Amino acid sequence: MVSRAELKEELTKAGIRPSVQRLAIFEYVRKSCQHPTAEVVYEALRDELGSLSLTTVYNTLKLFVDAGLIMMLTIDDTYRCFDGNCCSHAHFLCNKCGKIVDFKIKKDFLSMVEGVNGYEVTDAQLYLKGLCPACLKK
Amino acid sequence: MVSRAELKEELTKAGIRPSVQRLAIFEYVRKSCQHPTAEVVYEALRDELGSLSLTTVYNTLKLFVDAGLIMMLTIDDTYRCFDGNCCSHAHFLCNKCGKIVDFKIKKDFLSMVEGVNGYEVTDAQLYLKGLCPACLKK
DNA sequence: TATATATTTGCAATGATTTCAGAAATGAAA
DNA sequence: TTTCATTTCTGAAATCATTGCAAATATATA
Repeated sequence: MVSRAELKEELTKAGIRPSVQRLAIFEYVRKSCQHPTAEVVYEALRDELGSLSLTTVYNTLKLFVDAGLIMMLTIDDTYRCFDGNCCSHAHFLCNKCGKIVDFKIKKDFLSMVEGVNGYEVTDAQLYLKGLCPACLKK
Repeated sequence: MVSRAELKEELTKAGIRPSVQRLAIFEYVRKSCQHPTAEVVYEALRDELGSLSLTTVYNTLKLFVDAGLIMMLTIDDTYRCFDGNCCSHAHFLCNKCGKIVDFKIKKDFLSMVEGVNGYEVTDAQLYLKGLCPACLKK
């Protein structure tokens, strides 16, 4: 598990001043396995922080995404969610329970795409949808 | 090129009555290589059809997506666009010019995802972002 | 401490998408 | 063809995640 101090340093290294709100939001997204939305982050931290603005959450998350510290997912049509794990991996959304699951993905999966030579790919997202094992049983 | 009659039959087979508006929208999305938004479809067809409501475009596109006749893309954060090609393929979004390009993708690309056994994958989207060759030159 | 700069806040505005209720078109039966 | 029921279309209003903005607060530097 990563310590607060390490997270703090990571922000500083990225040129982002580690304010109380930023550090809390960063920690939450990094440690969550739930791919939270801005709203979820807000609800989770407003009490802990005493006061927190939803605007701050949006701004801060955008700041982190631009700095490459976290990822923004658009796998769900209706809202955006965030992922603290920046290593390239696939996302699976269960159409029934709505849970998002991570999967490791082989490094050379871009070799599966034909004709992408000549293009500079800086970001790749593989979104899978369907039913998870738990929902399949029902 | 697919004829209007064939498109009409495809709608009927899917249990969708081929009204004038539906057929026009279906034809437009199927024949377009531009991955249009609902707004673009609306602007393109309103004159041709004499009258057309943006609501109809939204409803109809949703109808087609639910029937599996077209695909909805969320590669761009700010709006949704539609793709008449339902064969599995990758999408590349140029961060500079905003153009979306299609790429063929090998059938067994799911083999690149580790641990997805036990999950029923009904839909897969591979979104790539970066710079296209034309924008790289500048 | 004073001053400047960076950050947070809350509310209002934005804009794509959806809802809804009525109008128009369509199809079937008489 | 006319009537009636059903489906489809329409336009305005509502929704809701996200953003803009200006004031308030916190932090760093002198």
